[in-house]
Amino acid sequence: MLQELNPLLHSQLRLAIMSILMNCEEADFVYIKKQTQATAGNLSVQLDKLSHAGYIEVEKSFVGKKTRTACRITAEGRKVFEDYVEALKTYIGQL
Amino acid sequence: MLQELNPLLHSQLRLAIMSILMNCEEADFVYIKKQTQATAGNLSVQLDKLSHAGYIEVEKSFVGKKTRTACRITAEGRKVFEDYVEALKTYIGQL
DNA sequence: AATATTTGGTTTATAAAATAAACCGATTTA
DNA sequence: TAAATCGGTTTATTTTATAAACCAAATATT
Repeated sequence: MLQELNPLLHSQLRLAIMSILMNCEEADFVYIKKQTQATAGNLSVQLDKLSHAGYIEVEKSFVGKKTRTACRITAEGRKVFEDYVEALKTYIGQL
Repeated sequence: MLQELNPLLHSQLRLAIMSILMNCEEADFVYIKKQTQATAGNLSVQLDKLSHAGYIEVEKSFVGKKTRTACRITAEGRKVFEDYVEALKTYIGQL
């Protein structure tokens, strides 16, 4: 009946990150920070969790002299996000 | 863009409780426990939180010699649940 | 040129939340 | 009569989320 909600996705900030990455090729730290209004520390921690889980890929590079942290969702990330949405439907039904 | 997710609802167990109560007149402790697979302690704590927030009403009574804890969702509970669902849609698109 | 300030983060400490374990009184059951 | 079960609550522990402190490099200010 009620399905499990992947606890790694069931967090406002991580869900926001995943939601953003579901809808674009890639997004960098600064952009995600602005969109989510998260503090840098919190964002850094949550990006780590998602990347260690294999749900996103994080790529650090330089643009001119500045560092840039780009994030992309992985195939597995896409799948677990979709699974999460399906699971959620068991809670919020046909509303 | 991304809306806040009411933190009192954004918890698997509390969401499950609310989901159950959205779909029936009332449900008692034992029934909710069975449906959610929660431990009694955890359920007790989460029911308290929801009732202190005014999202549910909890009524203790006796059936024969046994206690019975019945729960019902309140009008406010219904509203915040619906708001929560709307907010969720900003993360997961249209359900 | 030296000094602030900002940028783009990470690491660590703290607050809050979820969960489990221990407990309790009443009721059955053996 | 003792032991187990029912229907919970309270308290302790673990986990999680969040913020605060920090850092190196770059840029702006005096």
